Amino acid sequence: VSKGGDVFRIGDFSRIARVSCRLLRYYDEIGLLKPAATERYTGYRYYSAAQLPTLNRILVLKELGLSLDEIVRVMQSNASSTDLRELLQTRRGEIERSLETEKERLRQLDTRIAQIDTGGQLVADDVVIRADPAQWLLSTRQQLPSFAAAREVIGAVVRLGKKAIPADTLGPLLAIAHAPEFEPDQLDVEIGYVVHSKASASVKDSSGLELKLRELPATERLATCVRIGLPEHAHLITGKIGAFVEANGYRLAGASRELFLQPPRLDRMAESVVEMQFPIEKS
Amino acid sequence: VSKGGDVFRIGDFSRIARVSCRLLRYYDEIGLLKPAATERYTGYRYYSAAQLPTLNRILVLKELGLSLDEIVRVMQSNASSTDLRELLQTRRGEIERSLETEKERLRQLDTRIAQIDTGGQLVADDVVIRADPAQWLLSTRQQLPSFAAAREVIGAVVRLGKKAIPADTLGPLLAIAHAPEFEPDQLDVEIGYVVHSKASASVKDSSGLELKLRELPATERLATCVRIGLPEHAHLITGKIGAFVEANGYRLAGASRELFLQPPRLDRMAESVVEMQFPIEKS
DNA sequence: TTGCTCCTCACGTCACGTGAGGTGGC
DNA sequence: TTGCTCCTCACGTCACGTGAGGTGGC
Repeated sequence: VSKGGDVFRIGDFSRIARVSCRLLRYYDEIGLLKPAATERYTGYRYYSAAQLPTLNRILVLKELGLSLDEIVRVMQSNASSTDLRELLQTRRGEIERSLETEKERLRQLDTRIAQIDTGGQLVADDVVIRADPAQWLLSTRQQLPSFAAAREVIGAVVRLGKKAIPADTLGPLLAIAHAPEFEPDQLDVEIGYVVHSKASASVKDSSGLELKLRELPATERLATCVRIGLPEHAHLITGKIGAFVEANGYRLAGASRELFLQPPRLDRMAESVVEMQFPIEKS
Repeated sequence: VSKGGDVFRIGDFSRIARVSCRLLRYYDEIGLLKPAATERYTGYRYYSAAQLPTLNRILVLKELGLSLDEIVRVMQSNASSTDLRELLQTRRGEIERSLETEKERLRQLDTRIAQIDTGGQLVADDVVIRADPAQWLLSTRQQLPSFAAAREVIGAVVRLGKKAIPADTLGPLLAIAHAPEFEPDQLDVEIGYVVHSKASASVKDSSGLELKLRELPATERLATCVRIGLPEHAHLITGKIGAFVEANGYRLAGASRELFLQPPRLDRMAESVVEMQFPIEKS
């Protein structure tokens, strides 16, 4: 039932279009490109010449990064250019974002390679960069003369939190170092609990300690590093992070934070599991 | 058998490291990060505090785009910085290449979106860009006064090819338009067969027609489009390709070619399946 | 009759996410 | 006793590549 020279078996069609037979069978299977005819009993697929531009259109859309699912929709909607435009716009955004992250990867790779070449050792190879969503915080901010005083406040906050904050909204303890310069006898710290809902605007204890609700804004980039030990020794890690941040083309952007990943135990502060968090931005 | 506060069950460890339990189990399974201890009968996994920086190192390498297989090797070779350097260098190259192709995608997306916005119609949406490897060609180059004369030469080349070139090295017929400007009465065309091995340096027939072997150099970028019809009507498609090439920031770079994807039949030239090939480069 | 082309399963890919179904410790 | 956490399968993902095993037309 050949119609002359313009009907091809799958092998010829695949050679002409420079794709594999498997690809053609797969596109048939998912309904993306059905052969012009299929022989009932042998199952042989026959493609027409008119299907060549169709296949090429598909390949072009694939090259642009659309998924086969999306291409199926585009082809079915009979080239509804509004739909197509929308898909292409979405893809555009995706590609732009991926370009940014790839560039950042490249920078990081370069600094790591440079580190190997100079020191032979990797610096801060356990520093993880990530984003942080906005969170609610029940906290108190105080000027304190010493770490001992800070530890007192932590103790009071922990006791108050356990009593006054419902267990299902109680998140981890967070300490924020507001002082831009590090002065161990002039601490400006905020200590409080992350809470999962805005239940209470404020909680107080009998001694006058008050935790007020505030929103901790989202952070786009946070250089984080987990350490175990006394929170007041955290500054030991600051140099490491600083070097890392600078080497990767960032700079510090805001108050650094310490997040208690395990509930703090006042009798075992030296075993605290604390995540150091440094907001950063491109410099 | 707890050793104090520095041993974690999988749930705690996953929360601290901000990864999923499934990920930890998977890394255990593939030998990337075994728990410090596993209880024999329950199968419970116990992680030590010292494994936190190890896990973060893994996550950093993953962020850089290494595969888990590669990370396993890096971690096993005890930070052999030579191996690591090599891996990172390889990755660097991959990322640079992928950046280039992504940028090109972006350009193409932009032109397609612009096309939708202006014309509402897609222009040349079946033009495929690809690379072409170097090939061997047994061909003759001639100045001809008309398409009829060119068709004569094609016929002679086909007959000669069938007779004098072994079937297993005989590739498709190729025509190259060497004249930079298109003049239907002043054709400068090269006609010949792609051959898969350098068997013979030249073949002749009794009339004096001679096909000489030469290398067709590789082409990095080729804008291609398959059409069915008389080869001499190919110029009808040239405008379309030209618009496409210009809109995408390319320019023509070399003689255009017509590749016969199906063996040409002199009695049915109007059914020829021909791939138009236009070497291009970024402009 | 012998190649050649076609066919239909079915597994493998990569790094997990997501249930299903079941068990131990407070 | 009831939740909670842990466990081990096992399937699904995306777009095919790669055999295995078998059948029709020249």
